Amino acid sequence: MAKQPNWLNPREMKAWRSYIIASRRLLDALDFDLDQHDLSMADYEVLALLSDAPERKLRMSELAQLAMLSKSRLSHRIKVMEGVGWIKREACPNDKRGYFAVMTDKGFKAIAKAAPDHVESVRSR
Amino acid sequence: MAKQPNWLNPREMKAWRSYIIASRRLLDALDFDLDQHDLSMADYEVLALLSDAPERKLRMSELAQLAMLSKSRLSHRIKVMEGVGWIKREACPNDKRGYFAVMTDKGFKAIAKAAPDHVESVRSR
DNA sequence: CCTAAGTAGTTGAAAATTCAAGTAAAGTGG
DNA sequence: CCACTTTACTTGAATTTTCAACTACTTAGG
Repeated sequence: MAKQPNWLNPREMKAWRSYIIASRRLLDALDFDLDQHDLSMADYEVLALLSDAPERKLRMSELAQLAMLSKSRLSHRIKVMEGVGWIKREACPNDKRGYFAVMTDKGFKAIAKAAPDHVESVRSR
Repeated sequence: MAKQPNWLNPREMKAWRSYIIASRRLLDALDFDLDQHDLSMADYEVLALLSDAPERKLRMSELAQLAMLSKSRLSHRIKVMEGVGWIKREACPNDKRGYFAVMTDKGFKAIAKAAPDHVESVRSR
């Protein structure tokens, strides 16, 4: 057995691994529940944020920040959510560079359907 | 304002969001540290597991389970790690379907270099 | 004004991940 | 032995995510 670079000691190792495992389990479980409603965590988050926002719309950048997604990722994701009809883009009148992501009724219905289960999952785990 | 589907109440919401944010921050920070050594969390995990294993080798399935990766994902990942020279495959004599993933010296060096920083990060956060 | 620098958002290609088969070898019941 | 189901792993295509530009607009300084 060659020298181990200063490794975590067994106790630390165990603690660390349990944390990792527990949190992955949690996330996986939630993901699984959402899957039944054809939603990913990220998409759920986006919709949830929008449904709480005034007018159900948010600037892309703000949404990206709140949902902890990169601008690029949000942009791509919004494109597909737009395709599904959950979201619409709307130009921002003040800042011509900017856009709002606006949740449609269909989007609201989608999250409204998923929310109870998801909330239940969050509570129980 | 339309009816909200039974949402998390503000207190729960806050708790939940803090947890999400904190854990994402943690993972991101660790990822960032590993990035400096050109490793992802998953790859690190694989190498760490192997370096602890007898002979520094593990059956693919076992490794997948331990690292919490799907077989497919591990398979793909091992292919690139093999390309980089960190790992070699070795046929299993007992079970002709099976393979071992064996860590090479180069692989060991790679993780040995990254480990101190990573361990430090884990401890501190 | 005019220019330089920063901000908002998108894009396309590359890399990673999932998903649905597919292959080959074990194991199992009759 | 012989079908039949399972297990071990790989593969290729589809989807998702990252990465590095790139466009267009805004802001700040002179």
